[in-house]
Amino acid sequence: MLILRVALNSPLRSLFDYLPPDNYAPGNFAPGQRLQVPFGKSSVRTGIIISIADTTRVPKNKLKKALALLDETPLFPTRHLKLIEWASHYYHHPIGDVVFSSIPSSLRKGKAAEIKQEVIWRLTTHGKTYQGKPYPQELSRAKKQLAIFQFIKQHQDGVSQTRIQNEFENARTPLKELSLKNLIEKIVAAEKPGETTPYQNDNAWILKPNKEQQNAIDKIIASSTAYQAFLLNGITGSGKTEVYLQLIRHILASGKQVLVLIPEIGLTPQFIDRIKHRFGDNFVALHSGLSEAERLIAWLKARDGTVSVVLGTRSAIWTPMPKLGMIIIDEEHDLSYKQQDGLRYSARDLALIRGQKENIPVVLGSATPSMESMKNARDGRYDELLLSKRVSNARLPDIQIHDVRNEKMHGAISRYLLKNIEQRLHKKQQTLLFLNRRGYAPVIMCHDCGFISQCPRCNVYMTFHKRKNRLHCHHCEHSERLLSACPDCSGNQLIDVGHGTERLEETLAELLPAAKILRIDRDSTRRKGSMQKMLEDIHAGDADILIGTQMLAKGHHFPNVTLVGIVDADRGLFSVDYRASERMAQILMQVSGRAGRGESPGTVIVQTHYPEHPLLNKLALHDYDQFTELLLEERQQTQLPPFSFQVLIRAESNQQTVAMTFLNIARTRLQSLSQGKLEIYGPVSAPMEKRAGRYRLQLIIQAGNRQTMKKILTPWIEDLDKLPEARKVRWSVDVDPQDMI
DNA sequence: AGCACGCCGACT
DNA sequence: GTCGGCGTGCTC
Repeated sequence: MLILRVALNSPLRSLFDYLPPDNYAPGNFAPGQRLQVPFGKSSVRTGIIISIADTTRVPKNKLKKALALLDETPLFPTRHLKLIEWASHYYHHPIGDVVFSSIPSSLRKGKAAEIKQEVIWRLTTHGKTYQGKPYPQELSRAKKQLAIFQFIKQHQDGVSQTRIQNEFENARTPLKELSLKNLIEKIVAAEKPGETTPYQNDNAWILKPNKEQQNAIDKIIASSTAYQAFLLNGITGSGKTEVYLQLIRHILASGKQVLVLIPEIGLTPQFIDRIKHRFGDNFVALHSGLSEAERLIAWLKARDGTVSVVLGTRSAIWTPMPKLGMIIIDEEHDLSYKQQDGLRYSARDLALIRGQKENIPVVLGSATPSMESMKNARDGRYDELLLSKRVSNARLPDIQIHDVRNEKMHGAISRYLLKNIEQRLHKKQQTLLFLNRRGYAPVIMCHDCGFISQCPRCNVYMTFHKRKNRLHCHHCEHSERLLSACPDCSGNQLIDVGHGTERLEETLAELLPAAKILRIDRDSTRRKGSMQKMLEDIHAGDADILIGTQMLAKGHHFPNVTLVGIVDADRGLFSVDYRASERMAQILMQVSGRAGRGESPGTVIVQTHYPEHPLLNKLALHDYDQFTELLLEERQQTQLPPFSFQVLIRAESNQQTVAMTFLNIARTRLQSLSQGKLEIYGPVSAPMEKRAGRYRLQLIIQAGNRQTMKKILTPWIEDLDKLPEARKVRWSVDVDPQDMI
């Protein structure tokens, strides 16, 4: 008996067994093909064959017959399906959801996996000779038809439907009408799928690499026939892109494909144009701006090997590529590689797994690598390649750690920083102010001595809940009353750390009424194109002070900015999120590498209550490696990632007790399963306690060993799925969470 | 997730 | 008398 084991486009964890549809030989089926199947009460769904078996545990009367086979050949090779299965297991996410979210949505809906042939319209013989009076009579009252008819008439060989639709809005109906009147007809252009544009071995566009770049290129190329991870650790401006381009050229010359991942913000039209210029038709970009049809075409071209270079953001990691020879991940530390809903995967981590499975090199590039990657390099799992010289020889800016203790503050701005801003105003230079808004509940700090209340049980800072006037630990259940005086120095200036960008903008507008202030954050750039407009304003000099969140740090160069202010370094150093200091450092390094011209590199002023903080001082010396050493030591002592592994279970409900009940049951079950091998924290409310009217709670699970954790969690999560309490909440699993929000 | 079944409230 | 509220259970 031939049984097809099928994953469905649904959040169900199990596979479903079907009998093959009529009129097929057993040899017609293979994993990776899509099927149409009846499911539940009369509904028809798209499924995908995961495996083929000859027995089933499903009783005969329940076993149904699939309706139709949608793909003659599988959507992707078994090797690619293995990556999908791996992700499903690793992230504890239903296989159907993984496989269907990894393919273009038109394929999800069951559409054919082929490049739609272009429809060309031309005049019929009748159309060509047609002379109505008044011309053309039948169309005298149909303005649009007439216009389209005349447009087509101008092109002897016919025009593509795409072109017509670009020219005229809603061209479909008029075209149909004209065709019914036998004035025009469509012909289907014979496209040649599977034809590869030969790679042009053109050296002209390659710059001559310097010694370090050449060394990196040579090393990577030397082991380009097997899996090896490389960490290309190069300061801003050291020419990582040029290294990538040379590597791509090399891999392409050996007839293979390259997958390049870049962060969301980096995939701007300008960047795509630059790559396009170098690789022409041999390249596709996968990004959110594509239409469904375009996305499918790009996906198919990559899958069929008709293009050699695929450039994309996070989701491009799922593109099947038959001749993949290398994966490059630019700015590997970037958070946009982690999906924050549904299947919470990390494209960077998947790239490494994919590299292992395909036995090809993976290149991770960054000026400020993540602690995970730095540890991997230190442990010898990655080969670290340094680029320490700036191509342009530009000087790095001066980073000043400014002590704001006891200084008079104008809101979040110290007198010293304000004075510096005023100086730039006079010189008609721009100032960039950074405010790290991450972390929603503020921390309480003593303005006199810098004391911050810490949880006695965990190594985290407690958050202040204004309503209850209490400090809460978000790691365990500990909470305490906020006293009116500092427990350390008895000072009574307890302040909540944290100003929003909006409040900062308000303060500055009052202090410097003549200055043109531009605020760039998620709120002010929500409208489409407004970011672009703001960037243009900045470059045109239509702004004196730029206030921004990390959005501004990525990928933009501001030559007229000569002063950067890190308004709130303490927020980065003492956040509820232990990763905040890593992020603050990354932003600091990025901006200091980007602001300023060659001649006047500029100044970075870092405001802090902790001027002696060792992490800050390493950064002031532009020493990210030393910073890493210190931070990794800290993480090791506290047994936080990357020295341990975390999984987060989140639950949301509009009744807090419902979410709490679910997580409590979950915890109890896990405790009996784990027998002390896992550490379980919670349930506690998430840092952002309430979102969209729903209470959010979470359970943090930590272990020193990934294998142990996975072994215990897999049956546990399957169990949770069956709990009646689970149906009453929205819950999700986040493996290797990147933030606790 | 869908979808249907099923048992209690305000209405053509 | 019925339309419809969303609780619960199942889907090969």
